[in-house]
Amino acid sequence: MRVALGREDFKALRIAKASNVNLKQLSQLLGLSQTTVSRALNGYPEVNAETRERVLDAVRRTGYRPNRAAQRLATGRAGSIGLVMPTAHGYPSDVHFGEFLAGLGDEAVRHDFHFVINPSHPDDEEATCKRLVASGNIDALFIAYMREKDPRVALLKSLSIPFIVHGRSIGIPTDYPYLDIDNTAAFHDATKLLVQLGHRRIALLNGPAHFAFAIRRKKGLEAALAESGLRLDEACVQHSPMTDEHGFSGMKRFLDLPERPTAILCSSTVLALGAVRALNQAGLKLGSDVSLIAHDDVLPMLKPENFSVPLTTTRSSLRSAGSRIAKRLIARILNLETLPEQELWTAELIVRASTGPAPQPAGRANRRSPG
Amino acid sequence: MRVALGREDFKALRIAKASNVNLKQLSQLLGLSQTTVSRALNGYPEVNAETRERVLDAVRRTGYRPNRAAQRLATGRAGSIGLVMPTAHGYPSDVHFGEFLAGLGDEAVRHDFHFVINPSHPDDEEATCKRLVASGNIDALFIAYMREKDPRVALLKSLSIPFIVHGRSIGIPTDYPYLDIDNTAAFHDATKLLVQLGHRRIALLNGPAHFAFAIRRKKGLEAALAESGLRLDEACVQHSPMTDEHGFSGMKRFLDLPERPTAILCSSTVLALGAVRALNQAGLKLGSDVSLIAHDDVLPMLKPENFSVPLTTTRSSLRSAGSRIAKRLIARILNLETLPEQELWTAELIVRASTGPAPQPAGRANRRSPG
DNA sequence: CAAGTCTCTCAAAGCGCTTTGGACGAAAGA
DNA sequence: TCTTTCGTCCAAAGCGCTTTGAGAGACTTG
Repeated sequence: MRVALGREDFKALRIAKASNVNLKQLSQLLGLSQTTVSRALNGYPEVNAETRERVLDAVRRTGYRPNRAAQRLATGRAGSIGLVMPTAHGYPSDVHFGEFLAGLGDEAVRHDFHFVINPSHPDDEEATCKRLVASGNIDALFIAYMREKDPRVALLKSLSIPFIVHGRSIGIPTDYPYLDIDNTAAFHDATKLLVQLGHRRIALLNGPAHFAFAIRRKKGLEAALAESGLRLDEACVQHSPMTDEHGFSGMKRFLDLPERPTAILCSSTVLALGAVRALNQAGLKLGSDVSLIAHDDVLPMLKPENFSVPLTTTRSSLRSAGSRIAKRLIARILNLETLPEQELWTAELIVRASTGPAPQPAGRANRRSPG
Repeated sequence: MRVALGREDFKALRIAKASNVNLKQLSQLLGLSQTTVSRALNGYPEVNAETRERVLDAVRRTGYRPNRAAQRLATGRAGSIGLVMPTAHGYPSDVHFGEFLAGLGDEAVRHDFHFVINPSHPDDEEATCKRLVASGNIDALFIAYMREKDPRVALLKSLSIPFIVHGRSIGIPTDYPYLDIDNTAAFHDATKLLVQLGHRRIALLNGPAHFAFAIRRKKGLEAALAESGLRLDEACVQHSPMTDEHGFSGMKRFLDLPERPTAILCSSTVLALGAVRALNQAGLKLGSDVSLIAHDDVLPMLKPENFSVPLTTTRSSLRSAGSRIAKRLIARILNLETLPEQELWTAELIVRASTGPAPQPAGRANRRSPG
């Protein structure tokens, strides 16, 4: 029975508007059952198109918003995703984490999803994951900072909870859902550019050696060198947290080497910051005396184009990654269209002023040294 | 009727352990009503001490954890706190935000509280707050990045939702709950130290001018100068986002001034990063040619003691602030002991190597210039 | 000794939603 | 014409917790 809204109803409507309507009131207002209204809202097929329109219209007018707690209880879905945030003292990932989170949040808020943020010592992440899942109030988990043969992957599989990995482990089958950038290719291409510019001795300021991304980046560098018959000198490699200070000291060490590298690869613009500082201090000119390519996570606080000499970078937005991961995670939870399980993004190689031809060894202009 | 646990019960117990016990099962196991068990767990007085002990023991053995969604529904409390994260493109607060969030999360996870993180353009924060509150699934809100006469305070008051402000506005009554550090005092004391060291011309690399903290820091500087009969030259002040790049360019500008300042106050170690770079580039020695004091939020990625010349700082941990705010917010929601509504923390002035006596004007050693 | 007080416990009524298992006509097939 | 099948809709049973209102004993009190 369909009835036009009378004066009484409008009064109810106004009250409802003030004090948050619930499903019952809404259905009474419409002269429908809660079932039908609920179905209309959740896109079930067994409801008349016209009825659905009426419902949607009433929702707009009353400002009805389903109570998330009730939904969660009824569906058994927690409506929130877990986040393990590695934050030991001195742990350098905060900058990157904040940016990533912004992306996650952007997407999550659109679906009314919440976060359970669990800070944890990096060495304790496994236990934290377990605890988080056991708590029962997340229905998906996100993990990052993958290491070689990372035990968390197996753990999460065994816990049978939807999860997505940012990055990829190494040395275990990659049959889990991930989003990663092609670090190998990125650093391979960057190296190739440097080699094309005549650089023969290239150094690497990398992240901590136990992280998969760091391993891959080094591999990319080595592969590209090998293609030109060159080898990576281990003295030209530094693994360290990606802070300004490590960038500075690392670069300084490189410059003190008997055979000084002519080009540097940096795993982060934060590292590059320190590296450039060391370069300036040594009186070397970026882009001519020394070339540098950094990986750019697109941190708003540190733009490569704003460096005194704009930096050539391999770019991939951390924030977009966060947003994408949230989208996939939520789709997974809601059983919507199945998005691809595994994604490998390509970083863009953007050339700016920090790269240039290798300086010619004095007195031997334009000739390659023999042997 | 109190019954010892029989074989059947232990079987039930084992099953329960595997598949998450609920209150009903737990109460059956104990031969008590759900009411009593619930009360025992929530610390109500009308339950026998011995009974409570029995309940607690069973909880330990079964690993019972109340279903948060059900609790939320029954109590009407959302069990989560809202976070408006300002993240416009180029907005520089990420570093600080991440660190702060770690503190928040630390405390929140202890009480099973969730977050609703709502990224928002800084200029749109008011609307975002409104939307967040209206969504009905937060029961407290946290806001930061206070501006002069910030309209959000009045807004939140009118929305009658518990909230805490990180920082304090200026120009409106401070009768709302906040946690702030005494920025005026911090920069006053820092300035005083510099003046005692003989510095007469002091510059300020500050955060954006519309932020209350920036206004207060400038005020502190001016007050301390005034006490010694000195004035702040507006040419020696820069308001800008707190990025490395702005630190660099700002310092460069200062150094180009006809009357160059002998000391610099920095609102962030990130600014100091760029400032120090400019100093090095100009061939000036930090701590002797120029003194510098930075405010240190205790970011793990950027420690003042690790700078090539360790930085004198005014220190106050952002992370502790986050943790404290979460604690107060949660106490507020749960109506626990009433923690103080307003807190003003004092920043510590920690002297390291970046401060030293003012360089003597050439040819007039140890004498003050007349007039 | 009846009446009042405590102390401890319980049954049952929600909280606001989803979802199961029909019900009731109307259209379609036998 | 009588069954089937749809297409729409509904009543009611949860989801797992908190909380109200009361009851059964045990203990005081007048």
